Amino acid sequence: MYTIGEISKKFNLNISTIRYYDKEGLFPNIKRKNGIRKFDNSDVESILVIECLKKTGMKLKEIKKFLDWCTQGDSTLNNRLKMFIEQKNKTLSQIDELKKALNLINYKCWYYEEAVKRGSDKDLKNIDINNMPNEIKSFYINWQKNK
Amino acid sequence: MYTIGEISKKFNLNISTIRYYDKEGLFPNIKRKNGIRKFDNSDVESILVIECLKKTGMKLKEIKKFLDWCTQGDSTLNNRLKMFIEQKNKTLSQIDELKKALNLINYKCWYYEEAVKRGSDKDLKNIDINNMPNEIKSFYINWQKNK
DNA sequence: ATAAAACCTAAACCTAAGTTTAGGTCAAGT
DNA sequence: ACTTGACCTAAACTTAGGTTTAGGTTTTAT
Repeated sequence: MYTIGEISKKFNLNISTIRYYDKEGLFPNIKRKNGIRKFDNSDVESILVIECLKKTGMKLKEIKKFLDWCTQGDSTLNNRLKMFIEQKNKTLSQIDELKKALNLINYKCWYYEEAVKRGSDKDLKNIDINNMPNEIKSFYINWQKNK
Repeated sequence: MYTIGEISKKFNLNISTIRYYDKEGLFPNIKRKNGIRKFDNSDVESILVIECLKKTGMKLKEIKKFLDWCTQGDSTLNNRLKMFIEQKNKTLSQIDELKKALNLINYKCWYYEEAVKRGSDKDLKNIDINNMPNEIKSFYINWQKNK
């Protein structure tokens, strides 16, 4: 059993954030002693799940829905499975989007490294694509199509 | 030269969002004719960059800083390079975090598929880890360490 | 027994990134 | 010339996810 201060340190979360999560219903079965919260293993498990799902862009309301389903027993197993399959797909496409964004960023890194070397990017704007490294070149050709 | 309505369709952005970006200074050199915005190729380029960097979690203020540097000429080349190198690292760690989150999600998918098959997750809570698929098993062992 | 540290609530406040509303102006087709 | 659709601004409103503040308990250490 942990106090809110211990949890705060353990997971490096602001105390007010933990209280806010509680207010939003993210610890459906948390215990109290004289009004003071006592976090047990299942509450710690909730925090780990919250932290993880938040990273994938899941809203606190959705996460609460899952945690509530967990306390409601076997009748909600299908809902829970469906939720995780959806979140898996969302996360896969996020990774994909980030990789695409990374291509632009890598291009810009190459561009500004060259520009800094030359002291200017004037000549770089009309550079022959055959003077670009291969990955940069193929990104550049694709990028031009958006316009 | 495009109107705001054309840009809105082309990039599937709400018109108010584009006006908001303009208000925030994200089209530093946009032209107007009788008060009406005319988007040229460089404004289109800005939109592509904005969309891309936003996905990596960059704030509009940071993006504006970059766009402003672009209009200020060669003296800001170093700043721009530094910004993209930082953003590259941030994006790489975001991808990493998402992959970690995906491990939990894959575990949960496995867990609830099993549970749905069995009609209950009671027995699953004490399952022998040797009955888990290998990837699931290695995630599970690691996950237990957080507690 | 008492002071300090850690806990509590309710409510106000904050920020980013928009969206909505109200009241107007401009441009294109008939 | 006139109507309609597309454009304009300023300002209020919205949402999520907190953070801060003010005023009050509880626990812990001396």
